[in-house]
Amino acid sequence: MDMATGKRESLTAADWTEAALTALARGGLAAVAVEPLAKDLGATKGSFYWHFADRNELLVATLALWERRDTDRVIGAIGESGDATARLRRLLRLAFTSVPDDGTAGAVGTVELALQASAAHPLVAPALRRVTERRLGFLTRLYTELGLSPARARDRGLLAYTAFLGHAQLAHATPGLLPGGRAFTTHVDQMTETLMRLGD
Amino acid sequence: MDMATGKRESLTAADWTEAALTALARGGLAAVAVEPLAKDLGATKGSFYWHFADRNELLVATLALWERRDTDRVIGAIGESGDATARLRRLLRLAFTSVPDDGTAGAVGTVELALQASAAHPLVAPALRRVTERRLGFLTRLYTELGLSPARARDRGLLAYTAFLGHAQLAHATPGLLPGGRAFTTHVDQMTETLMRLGD
DNA sequence: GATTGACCGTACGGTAGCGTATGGACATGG
DNA sequence: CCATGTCCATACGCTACCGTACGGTCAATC
Repeated sequence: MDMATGKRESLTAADWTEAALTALARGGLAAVAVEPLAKDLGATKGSFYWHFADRNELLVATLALWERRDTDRVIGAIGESGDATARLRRLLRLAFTSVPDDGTAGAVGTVELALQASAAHPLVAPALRRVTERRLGFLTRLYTELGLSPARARDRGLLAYTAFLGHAQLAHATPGLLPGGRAFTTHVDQMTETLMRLGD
Repeated sequence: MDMATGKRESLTAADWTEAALTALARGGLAAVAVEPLAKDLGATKGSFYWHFADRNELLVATLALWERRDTDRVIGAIGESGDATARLRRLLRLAFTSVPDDGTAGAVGTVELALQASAAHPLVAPALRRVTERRLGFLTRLYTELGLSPARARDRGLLAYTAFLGHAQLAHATPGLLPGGRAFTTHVDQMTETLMRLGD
């Protein structure tokens, strides 16, 4: 209700949750703090406690938003076109490539890395587990379609996901150790092909 | 000076640092807090601020202790016996196997995982980088001894270290998703052999 | 046996964050 | 025009932690 000025409408719970997810990705669980978020949003705690009972309720909503986003992203990014080989290769390349956060904050894996230190938190643990399980299931299914037995498919999925996690951690915690530019692409290619190879 | 009772001697800076490293592994950077540590040690802040100027000084000492321990562990665990193939296989198997922290707190990778969320911290970043670089260098050297070119050796080292990090993260954040017992050994074996294979 | 220095406890002020209480602005419908 | 519900700011108390001030203890030493 003020189109002239750049001022703001009423805040919604979704606004708070969105800001919380951003903060979570950036600074971990501790960064999901009411008062700092209020400052970010140009409001005060008074607003927050109107929309949420307490901080825990915000955490729940934030983790739920993350799960939802994550699911949409995974199923949407790959689609159904192509055979299992093509889809798997596309998935791996995309996952490895979109890991480095070059400012644009759209990087994949940021949240799980930020949550790593709080993996034992009663609200975090189940969310983390569900997301991991879902991704792992997705990978396993692809390997199954490639003709592997359930057990071996699960194992290959595990290996692929392990590589993804490690790659993300390396990229985030010690950028500069990963090769850059052309060499980065080569490295991603090699990892991808190694993970695609079904030998043995 | 009291051998009868279980009471304590004077605390040393090393005692504080030791306790801080334990807390760091368990709860991340935020857990390295003076007052809680004092409680753990059965002392008060009065003691702490005698041995240290401030919390940062403790952080520096703790990270340094971690680096030193880590170096000793890596070079000590593998030794020089056997050819490069044997040493590399031993290293990988040991790293993957000693990841799950079955209570005994001796698990590998706990600290870097706990530091993950604080990877941008001005004191943490350089320490993390040095440790990673050193481990990576060690792996790269082994691959070089196996006959790979420097560039390819570095790439293989990167892949191996990536797998280690991801494996550690998976084991720590979502235990129960990794196979257990016999299947765990199989999985470790497979990862190891995949990383050993030099083909292409 | 007085003195000194290492070591530590207690008490204090300061900050950051959580949660509560309360009142006010503002729109909307009667 | 007033009444009600929505949305929010302000002000407060509480806890956890950092860092400082200061006093006390105890062993070694002269």
